[in-house]
Amino acid sequence: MEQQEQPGQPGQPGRPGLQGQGEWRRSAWCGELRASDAGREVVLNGWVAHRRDHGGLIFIDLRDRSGLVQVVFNPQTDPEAFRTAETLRLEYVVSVAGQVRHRSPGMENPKLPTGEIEVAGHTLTVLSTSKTPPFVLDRAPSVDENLRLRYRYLDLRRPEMQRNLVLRHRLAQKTREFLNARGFLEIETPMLTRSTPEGARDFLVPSRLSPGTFYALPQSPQLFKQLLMVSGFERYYQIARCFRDEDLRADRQPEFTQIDIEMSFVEREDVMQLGEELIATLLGEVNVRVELPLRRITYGEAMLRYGSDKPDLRFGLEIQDVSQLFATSGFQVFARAVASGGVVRALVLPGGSDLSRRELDQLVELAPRWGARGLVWMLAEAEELRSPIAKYLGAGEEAALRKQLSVQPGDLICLMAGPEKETAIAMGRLRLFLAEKKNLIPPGRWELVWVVDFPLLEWNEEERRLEAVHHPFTSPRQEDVDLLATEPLRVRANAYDLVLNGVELGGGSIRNHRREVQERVFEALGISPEEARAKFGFLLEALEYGAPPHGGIAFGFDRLVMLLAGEETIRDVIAFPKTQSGADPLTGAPAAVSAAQLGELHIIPEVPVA
RNA sequence: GGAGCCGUGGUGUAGCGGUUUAACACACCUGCCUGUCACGCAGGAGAUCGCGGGUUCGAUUCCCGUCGGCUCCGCCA
Repeated sequence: MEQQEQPGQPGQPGRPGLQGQGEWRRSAWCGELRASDAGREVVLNGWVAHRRDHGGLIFIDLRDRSGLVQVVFNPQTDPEAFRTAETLRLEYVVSVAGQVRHRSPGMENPKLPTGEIEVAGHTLTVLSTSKTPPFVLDRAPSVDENLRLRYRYLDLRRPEMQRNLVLRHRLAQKTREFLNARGFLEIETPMLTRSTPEGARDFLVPSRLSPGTFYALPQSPQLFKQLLMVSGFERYYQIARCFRDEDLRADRQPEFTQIDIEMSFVEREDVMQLGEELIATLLGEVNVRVELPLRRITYGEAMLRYGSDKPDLRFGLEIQDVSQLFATSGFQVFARAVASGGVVRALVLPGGSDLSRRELDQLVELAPRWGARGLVWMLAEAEELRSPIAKYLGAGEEAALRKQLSVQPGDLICLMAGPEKETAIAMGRLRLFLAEKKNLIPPGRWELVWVVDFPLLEWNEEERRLEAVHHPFTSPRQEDVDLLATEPLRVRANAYDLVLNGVELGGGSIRNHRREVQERVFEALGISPEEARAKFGFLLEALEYGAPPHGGIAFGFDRLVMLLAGEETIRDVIAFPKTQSGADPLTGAPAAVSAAQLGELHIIPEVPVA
């Protein structure tokens, strides 16, 4: 790979390139030729993207990873090359030797960066032919995604996909550059590790050497990076592959990548500062400028005002609490909700009275799907509030509501009542729904926010126990430690999430580096010392051998690339992603294996195998 | 585990409140064309309408099931 030119380094002298027939080695990149290259003799390598055969003149758009350039073949000047050009088809791989020249006036193509010039092809070598592609590469975005994945190597030839993966590469390199400059060490951790309880479902790998036992693929390098802190590496990072066997979504794949960071002798502020500087640097790669420090919002405030722990701050539509106002209301549904410890929440859609009756009914219909008990709407007119529940409200109540919510005539008010958390979440979903429906999200906005002061623990109704909101190694805030035994749900975590445009980009925490605090957390979680030892014994033990205070953060790399690439699914920024059912149409994974293979692994199949 | 949407030549779609030669565009093949750039013109080939079952004289069309894809809920420490 010695003397070939690299994209991004125009002007490098390539090999001479034209010495004798059969010389096909590249001396220039298609997409980088400009008017200033006119007169140059070049050798191009690439794929036939388009061909326009005029009978007496053939145009080829030649594509390599740098872009497109037009090549012309003229039978008068280069009869042999012309005859070969007649045989070209889409996606043939060719080498062209020719001369760069200005196009005649009026013949320039302003749509192409290379549109001022073209290459007069003198010598043409077909390096590889191609079957007719199963889809037209130009139109791939509208092609069935299953087909794109089955022929992913063709899909990836498209400039959009190349651009995405180039961006991904640049962001990864920028991340390394940023962290290297700050004294971080890139250290790999095992992919074959031990299954630990809590968290997502593990992918398991059977052990051949120890019948009946299994490795697990890591859900994250969490425990290892903490051990590396105990080891004294002080600053670690890894662009780490993680595995979680849960159902897929547009932004969730069973294997994904995170930027994983851990630091010793730091407090919350240190990690947050580093984290936001990193993200600001990466956003800078796509020319998005971010003002630091980033704003912060507490978990409680986020849930109240936005109904989400990952609030989208690109638009307003804030939720307001009107519980007090309805505590003594004539509308019994709301009054009872408040009396039983619940809340009433309101959201004002300015000018929302233009919604049709049908659209209002749709809101009411959707509310239960968002987890609400119901939804009440009110249309603000000049004098009164028009609403199905208007007759239950006193005039004073109406006035108070209008005043507290600063309602203007023509506004729509939406109300929900019920237990605090589910009402908040339902209002949050309503908020997003209305924002999308009314196009309230301005394009080109980048709203980053830290969410802090998460509760350390939450109640899992299904399992009838407390569980960690982040993970069991997150430390409680110092001032809340004593609440662990008495009011565990009020304990705030030393944790922080970074949210971009309503997408959770990453999160982290300061860990428990003292065994006794860790044990108190386990106690609150209802994990006995024996159980803790059995499951996390190696970490607890490590904490007894001089563990420094430490903490870290991890960012979802795929999601970050997706947002910066302007894509709507992380599949478009992953070279070989899986479908929603976890399959790879290209390789056919997952697939059956032979009985012999299973036998070696001491596995008895429940279903017949090949 | 659940809900919704989709499945018609290679690709993207149309069609059908039951009987048609299943239409259009792109791609493909042949011919013509020296300035196109999603080239153009003329002609051609190409579809058991995802699969299975049901209703019917007759199903691509209606019904049920199933498979696959996508979106979402649950799930994702």
